[in-house]
Formats: sequence, structure tokens, C-alpha cells
Amino acid sequence: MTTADSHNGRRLTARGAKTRARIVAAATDLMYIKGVGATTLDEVLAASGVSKSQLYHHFDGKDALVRAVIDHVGERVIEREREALGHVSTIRGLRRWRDALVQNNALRHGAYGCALGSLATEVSDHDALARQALSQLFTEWQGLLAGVLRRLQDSGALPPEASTDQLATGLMAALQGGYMLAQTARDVTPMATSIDMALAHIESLSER
Amino acid sequence: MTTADSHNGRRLTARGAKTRARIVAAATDLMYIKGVGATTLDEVLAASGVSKSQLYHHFDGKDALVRAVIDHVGERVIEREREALGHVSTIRGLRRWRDALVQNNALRHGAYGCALGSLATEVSDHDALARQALSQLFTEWQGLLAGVLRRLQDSGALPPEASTDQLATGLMAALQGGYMLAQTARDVTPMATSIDMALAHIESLSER
DNA sequence: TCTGAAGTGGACTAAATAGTCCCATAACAT
DNA sequence: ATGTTATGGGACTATTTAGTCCACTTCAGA
Repeated sequence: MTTADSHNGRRLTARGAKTRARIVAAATDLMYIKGVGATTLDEVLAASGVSKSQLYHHFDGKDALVRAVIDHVGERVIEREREALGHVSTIRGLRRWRDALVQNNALRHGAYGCALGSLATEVSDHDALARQALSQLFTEWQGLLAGVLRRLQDSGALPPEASTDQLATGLMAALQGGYMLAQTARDVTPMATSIDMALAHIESLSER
Repeated sequence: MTTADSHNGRRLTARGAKTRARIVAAATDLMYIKGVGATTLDEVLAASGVSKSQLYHHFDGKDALVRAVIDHVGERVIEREREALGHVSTIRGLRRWRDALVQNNALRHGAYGCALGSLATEVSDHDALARQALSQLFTEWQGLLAGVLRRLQDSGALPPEASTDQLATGLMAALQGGYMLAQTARDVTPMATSIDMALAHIESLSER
């Protein structure tokens, strides 16, 4: 939302907003499938059925478009995860969350990886603003996981001395690393295995 | 080694081998820093001080060069890890291995991530051969970790019913996910945290 | 309803980029 | 020695790509 409009404070009619949204949607799909670097503006134009002047009317250039894509993907992922994790308070709930992610990724045999993670690795070293936005999104996502862990703690399913933040970091790393290994192997098994190991660790903390 | 020479079976003089190596070395550095997609052949030429005909003499094109880079990076990483892990047989040894990786990554504040992992995410979905090579390299790397875990098992530091292969997968995912989070945050802390969690889990298996 | 700003289309440009080609020189085998 | 093959330099081309420009249309408020 912050970097949403390139020409800050400009008026934006409903028609304009629609065009802008179509551009972002097309760019999001293309960049997920082909990668950011391999996606050209002409392809985005063709896919969204919009002319070049429109693109430069709404965005300062490719970098700005990429940032808009990051915002868009980020919103979607965070909303999805908020719905999936917002009310989870048991280990079983976490396992169901794991199942959903793994099954979803299995549909593509692991290809393309995590929508947010792929953007992050490709963009982080080239665009400081984009990197910051992505970093914040990961923090938010991790916060949702930490919330689940705190609720586990409250219900006694996790000892009070466990650091929920560190466990959330470890769980997120297992998830992202799992995505990456699955993408490279074209097989979701390593992703399932790595999340399972993280969950087993969390579970084991209350059995000692 | 397999995809090493583009024009298979051609003679290769010492001079030619040197030129080829210079091209690969320059391409490796550039692609690590700038990314594969953002690295142009002209840049590789300039950095290696070689003319275009040489590049096309030794490689069929950019894809072939990328595969040579993967082979080169893979060899380096595997050799490094073989030296670091080949004789490790204690949890303490694993922790020292962790320290070395974290400290090394801290020098860049996490930037660029894992040499192999970055290549994997960027190339896996576009070049099937490259993906396979990377997948094999990850398997080899994981095998080294599994070897350590088997030695732990032999010495009684890990129960015999533990699946060393699955634990190695989880450890590798924690490492790669940690690299990614560190790269996005420009801070190695999450990498350290995630590997620590994986190691803590491994350690905890013998204390129950 | 009038006016200025937002929205739109698409041709155009300049630069970059992958890949080709040709000719020259060095190395090697016999 | 000599023919053959590897190595080398670098100009050249066709295409792609980001980005510009301008004429035209639609919209919203005074």
C-alpha cells in the first residue's frame, strides 16, 4: 500500500484503478512463472491488454512495477496466512496448515517455489526498497506463526521458557528452505520433511 | 565435469583450458553478485578479458555457460563441505561447521545468499539440465551431512531409530532457508537461529 | 456545460544484447 | 617442414527492451 501509487497524491478514477490493477495482476503472474528478470514490460503489456503509456502513467518504471507486485503478492500471502493461522492454537492445527501448503505446492511439483521467497531471492540484492518491503512481509508472516506458538504456550502445549520468536524464525526457515529444495528436486517431499522436523522439534519441547 | 566441454571430444590445449577457466571464473563471480539473468555476456567478456569468439568457441551459448558455472560452483562448495564435514563425528563438530558458515555469511551481512541456493532458485524453472545438476549437488551435500549423522549414531550420540537422511534434509532446509531470510533481512541472525534450532532438535533426540 | 486533469493508444527512439562471421595467429601431429 | 586444428580478435547484425512523446478521449467538479 505504501509504494502503491507512483505519482503520489494523484487523482485516480475507478477506470484508472482498474487498469492499474490489471497491470499488476498480469505482472504478478508473469514474474512468478518466468522470474522478475526474465519478464519484460512488453510481455506485461500483452498479457494485460494495456498500452505502454498506461504502464508508464501508473508506474515510474520496471522497478516501481516490481515493488507494486511485491505489495500485491505480500497482501495476498499475508491474508491467506492470517486466515490459515489466525485462530490456530494446537499442534494439530499447525499440522493442518502444513498439509495445506504442501498439497498446494504438490500441484506444481514444487515448481516456482514460494511466491514471496522467489521474489525475495531475486530482488533483495538489487533494490533496497523492495528488499525492505519483503523483509517486513516476512516479519509479519513470522509474527503470525509466533502468535500460534504463544497460544500453544498459553494452553500449556509449549513450555513458558521457549522463545516463540526464535521458534517462529526456525519454522519459517524450514518452510522456505523446504520450498527451495522442492523446487530444485521437483518433488515436494523435502519440503514436507523439513517442516515436519521443525514441528517435531516444537512438539518435543513439551515432552522432556 | 559432465557438461564441462561444449564441443564434446574436441582437443583442448593448455592455453585453451586457461581461457575457458578464466571465462567461467569471471561468469561465476558476476552471476553470484548480479544474478544469472542480470549478467550479460559482454560483462563476462570484459571481466575476463576475452573476446566474444572465444566464449562461443568454448560454450554453445549463455545456457551452456550457466551450466559450466553451476559445475564450477558445485565443485567448490562440495569440496569445501567435504573438508568441513568429512571427519566430523560430534555435535560440537557440527556446531563449529555452523559457526564457520554463519561467520562467512556475516562478512557480507547475508547478501547474495548461498552460492548454490541462489543459482538454484533462479535457474531451476528455466533450464531442466541445470536443475538436475543442482539437484544432484544438493543431494551430494546432504549426503555429507547424513554421513556426519550416521557417525553420531555409531557413537551413540544419536539413537539408532533416527532417520539420518530425513534429519539431513531438515538440516539442509534450515540452512538454505536461513540463508534466504538472512539475505532478505541483511542480517545473519535468522540464519544462525534456524540452524541452531535444527541442531537443537538433533541433539535432543538422544536426551529423551 | 465547460475546463482542466486523468486516462488511453500506439508509434518512435536509443541502447543493449545474444549470436554470427571472417580472417589472423599459435600449437600440434606426423 | 607442413598441413591441420585450436585459439584469438573484433566488427557486424538482427532483435529485444526500456523508456519517450504526442495526439486523442473520458471523467469529475465548479
